[in-house]
Parts: sequence; C-alpha cells; structure tokens
Amino acid sequence: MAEDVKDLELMEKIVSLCKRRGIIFPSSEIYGGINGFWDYGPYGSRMKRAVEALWWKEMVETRDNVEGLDSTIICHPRVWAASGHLEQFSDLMVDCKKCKTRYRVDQMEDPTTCANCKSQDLTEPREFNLMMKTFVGPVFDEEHTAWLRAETCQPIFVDFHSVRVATRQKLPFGIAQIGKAFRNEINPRNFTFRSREFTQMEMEFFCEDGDSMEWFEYWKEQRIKYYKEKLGFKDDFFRIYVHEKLAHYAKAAIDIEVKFPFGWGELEGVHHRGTWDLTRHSEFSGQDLSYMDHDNGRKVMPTVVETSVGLDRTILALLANGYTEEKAATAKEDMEEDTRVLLKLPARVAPIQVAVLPQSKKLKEGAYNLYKDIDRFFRSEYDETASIGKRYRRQDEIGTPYCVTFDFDSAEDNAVTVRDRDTMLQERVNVTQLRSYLEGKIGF
RNA sequence: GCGAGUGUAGCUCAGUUGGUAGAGCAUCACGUUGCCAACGUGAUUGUCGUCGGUUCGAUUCCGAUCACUCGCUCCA
Repeated sequence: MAEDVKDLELMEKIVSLCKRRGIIFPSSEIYGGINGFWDYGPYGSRMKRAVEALWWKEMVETRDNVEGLDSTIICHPRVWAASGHLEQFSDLMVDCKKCKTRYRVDQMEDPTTCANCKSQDLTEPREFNLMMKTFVGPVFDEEHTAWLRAETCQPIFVDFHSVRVATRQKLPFGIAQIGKAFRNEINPRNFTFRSREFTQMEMEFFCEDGDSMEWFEYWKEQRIKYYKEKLGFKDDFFRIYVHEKLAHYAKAAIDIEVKFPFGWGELEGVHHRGTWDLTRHSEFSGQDLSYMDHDNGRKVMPTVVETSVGLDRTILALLANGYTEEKAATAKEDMEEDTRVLLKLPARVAPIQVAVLPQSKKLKEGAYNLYKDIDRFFRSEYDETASIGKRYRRQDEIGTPYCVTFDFDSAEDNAVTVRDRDTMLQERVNVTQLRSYLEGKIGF
C-alpha cells in the first residue's frame, strides 16, 4: 500500500519534470488541452529521435535481410476491411440509463432490456469506432470516407509485393517501419502510455511456416537483448508475458512488459501472425501475395513473425526507469545535504549527451569554442549561467550523462574535466582525446 | 462512457465568509563566487482551466464544458 502511494507520486513527479523541462507536455494546452494527445518538447523530441534512430539502426541498417518502409497514414479504405479493423473496431453499443451498464447490441439477448437491472430505459444504439475517420477529397460523404491507420503494420503487408520485387529479397526477410498510428481510445490514461495518436516501430518478418517458430524465438531473443544491452533494462524492470489465448491463425505470442509507476504495462509484442494478413489482403485485393520459391518451384504464402514496439511507451519506460532522487552534498548554508534529481538515461538516447560548461563566465570564449567542436559529434548544450553546481544539477534533471567543464587551467594545459552524472566523479581529459574518450563512454 | 476527486505564476502550493491575488522554487539582470541546487540587490510572470448565469461587483456562489488523477469499463 505504501508503495502504491509512492508510485503515484513518482508518476506525478515524472509528468511535472517533463512539463517543466520541455520533455513532454499536453497538446494544445492554451486551448485547455485535448484528451489523449501529447507533444514532445525540445528535449523530448531529441530523445524520441534518438530512440527511433537506435531502433532503426538495430533493426534495419545493421541487417541485410530487413528493409525499411515509410508508408502513408491514410490508405485505401479496403485495407481496414481486410485487416478486420472495420469490423472489430466498430460496434453498435447501448447504455442502460439506470445502472449505466454498456452492451454491444449484437451480443444482447433482448436488445430492449438491460440484462443487469431489467430496465428498458436504454440509450439509442450508438456506433463506437476505435478508428479515426476522415474524408478524402472535398466531399464529405460515405463514399469518400477513409481512416487513419490504426497500426503501422498493415501498409507493410499491403506493400509486401512491391518491396520484395524492388529489393530482390528472398524468404526469409523483414520489412520495418516507424510511424504514427491513431486509435480513438475510449479512455486515454496514464500519461503517454495510452494515447490517441502514437508512434509505432514495427517489423514484419516473412518466412516459411516450417521455420516460423525458430524465427519467433530468434526475434524474441533479439528484442530482449536490445532492451538489456541498448536501453539498460535490468531484470526486475521488465518481464515476458506469454499469451495463452491465441488468435486462431497464430502459433505463439509474447509481450515484453515493463514496470511502470502505475503497474506492469506492455511495451512490445512479439507475435506469430501466421499467414493471416497476407491471405486476407490477397482475398480483398484480388492480388496474389504468395511467394514463388524459384529454388524448388514451390509457391507459399509467407508466415509472419512481428515485433511491434510503442515508441512513446519506450520513452515513458526510460523516464520511469531513470527517474532517481538521492541525497547529495550541497554548498548551501545550513544544509549538509540536499536532494538531487537525476534521470539515469542510457547515454545513447539522452536528449543531451554532453554539456559544455565554463567554470566561470570569464572563460566563456574557450568553453564556447570547445562546445562548437563537440557539438558536431554529440547532442550537446552550452550553459554559462549561475554557479557550476547549479548547472550540473540542471543537466542531471534531463539525464545528461557527461558534463565537460572548461576551467582556469584548461587554456594552459589543454585539458578539461568530465563529470559523470551518476557518480558525480570527475576525470581530467586532454582536449585532443576528448572526442574518443566520450565516444568510448557513450556508445552507439 | 459511468462514478469520485482536482484545476490559482514555468513547477509545488497558500489565499480571498463575493470587492479582480501571494509564497517558495524556477527564470532574467547586475554584483559577488572558482567544481556540485552558494550569496546579495533588483526584475519579469497570472485572462484564479474555459464559457455562461446570479450580483453594483465573481477567482470565490450556481450551471455547463474542457483537461488531469483514481476506481469501473475498454484495451481489436
């Protein structure tokens, strides 16, 4: 119980820090905000791009058998008929005005009576659709209705044939994409964890059905390794949830879950999707999306193993995992120690990787020149205001792993001190070695 | 979507039994200081979430609405 209260406080602190330091804030706030939408500020957008770049490098650039794609958000409406979203995302619902129970009309035994309280005082059936609707062209009617994609993977299936032909890839191979997806969530909750506009990073891997479970295990291991090695997740911070109920076409599914302040939540799914998606798009489009294996003359419908990450949830997980308060020495009068707030973010995704600070404003010229050199290689920031200690703490709050201080000896000995965020220890480094020193620390 | 709570400066909050607001921190300037939120002086910041009603007058009372938090529901 006590821990729950602490976790609620933690969430509030994270939201407050994000707002105050320009990491994440409510969308359209001057108009009162809009439920389920969040903006990434100057530091948040840097972090988001860093995570995107890390995933893209990990999943696409370093692999010969995964290709990239950047498809449109609005697709032909039939795409969503084929995927099942139009059917499954759209239900006629009625509410009982008396006991407030909600029913799907098609699941009610008697559509005029509430099964719970037997009241007949029900609302008119109303359509609940989790897909966002828009219109293509200037005429707003049913014929011109289109939908914002509810997931980024469907356009991957739709473009499967084009990508394969263009790249001459043979099975097995994957197609990856990062992009926005939209869902009219009934109840957006928990900061950016469940929002109505969000970014997904998805990879669909196409293989022979006989090999599909091997690939499933492979991608599962790859993704776990990524979280441990690239994002620094410890064993007690994440867990694997194994789905017991599977879709009829799937052979396996796991979720990688993370310990958020509000409880365990899904961060990524590694799902076996069978031949379902390509089969459906073949049926609905009339185009045969099966694969001809020229080595043995066999034609197969590829089986799909998917890795699907929520980017916004990744950012939130990094913030939750990294938020730390600890006692630290202070030079303030009458106080022996003070609370230090820091974000322990992995250096490779920190919004600012290196802050360059003159020990005094008198040293601004040398420090600024050093900053301009460093800025080309790392996400960097220069700050000369207030005391050096205050600037360290400012950088701690946004998770800057290294502060480079240009001091009164620097001009003479051509060396600076590098201060570590987590240990607060300093090391003196020659300026000519600084870039390689930091590269060794930060990693890519 | 239902229920409860909350909404005052960038953040955390106080306050006004109805007469249009304050603190700490933050921010900025100057001085001082030379490695962990130092100090001094001064300064900036609010349509008191929004709209409407009652009132001579509303941040305060009433209604609606928006947003956030929690519980329920939902999570293909």
